[in-house]
Amino acid sequence: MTSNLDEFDRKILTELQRNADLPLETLGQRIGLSRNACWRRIRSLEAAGVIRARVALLDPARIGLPLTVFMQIRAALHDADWLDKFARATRALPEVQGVYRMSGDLDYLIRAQVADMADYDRLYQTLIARVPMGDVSASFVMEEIKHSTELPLSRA
Amino acid sequence: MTSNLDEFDRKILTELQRNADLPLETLGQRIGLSRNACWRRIRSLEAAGVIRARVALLDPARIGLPLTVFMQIRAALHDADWLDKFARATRALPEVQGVYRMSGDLDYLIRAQVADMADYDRLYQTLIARVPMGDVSASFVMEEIKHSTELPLSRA
DNA sequence: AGTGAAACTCTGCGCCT
DNA sequence: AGGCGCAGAGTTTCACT
Repeated sequence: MTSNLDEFDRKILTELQRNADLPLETLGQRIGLSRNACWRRIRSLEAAGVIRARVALLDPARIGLPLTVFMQIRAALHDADWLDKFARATRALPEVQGVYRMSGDLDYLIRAQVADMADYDRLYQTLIARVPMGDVSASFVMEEIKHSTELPLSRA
Repeated sequence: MTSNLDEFDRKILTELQRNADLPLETLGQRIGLSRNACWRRIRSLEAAGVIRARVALLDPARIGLPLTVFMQIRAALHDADWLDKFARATRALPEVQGVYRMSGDLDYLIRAQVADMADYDRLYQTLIARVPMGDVSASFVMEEIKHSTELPLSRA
């Protein structure tokens, strides 16, 4: 499912991951291609699904969600129905940024953005009310050393 | 540090988090404001740092990085100098998406996007070569149930 | 504060190399 | 394939409410 990207595609994607508002003219000059060539490449990268979306990234602290929490969850039951329920429940919770099924087949990891401890507790209560949980433990982020949506495009 | 956002700001941010390419005209109609009012609000939200950036989100699998790995790290030493070294090293590694200092003051969590196990091992080797690590354990993501950059704006 | 219109920039697509 | 250019869309500024 890996698309074949050449040097130009990689340069375009590198720039667009940093700033999606870059005018085609500027982008073209920066990577050594005409606006038009850039435009056509971007179109096909979007069509191929390499570029999934262009979005605005917000500062969690400035919208009242300064606390990042990771929850480690052990499934109550190990069947497809439980996973489906769990997936639906977490997808429906907007403060949940990521949900991952980890190696081991029984452990799940959730990353969520909340206002404070009380807000975390609300999230926790909501979650356990909707899906039976085997075991839940939470770790709170004291300091965000790095956080990026930029992916490297050296090889590909 | 929380900005005061009204109903309109919240609607604008909700839309822009989903699609930053939305024309001002459409955005205005959708939330019940003129293009111009929207534009000025967006400008001040950017100036206030609420909107941090507008970026293109890529599909990791399509650029050859289908494997997500979480690394749990215990610091070798517990001092400011070690943390500084660790922060610099991880920030310089482009496959590292997030680095978090967790409650407990000795544990760090890294999220990285790699090509495969061999690629992970390269990352691991690079990291331990640059910073002395107390203990490192890795968990691999088998299934990404949810992954979003969208933050909720109900209260704020 | 928000609105409307005008000026300007950028993009999207055709055509040519 | 890449580059040029125009028509239309989108953005920014201005004057007014």
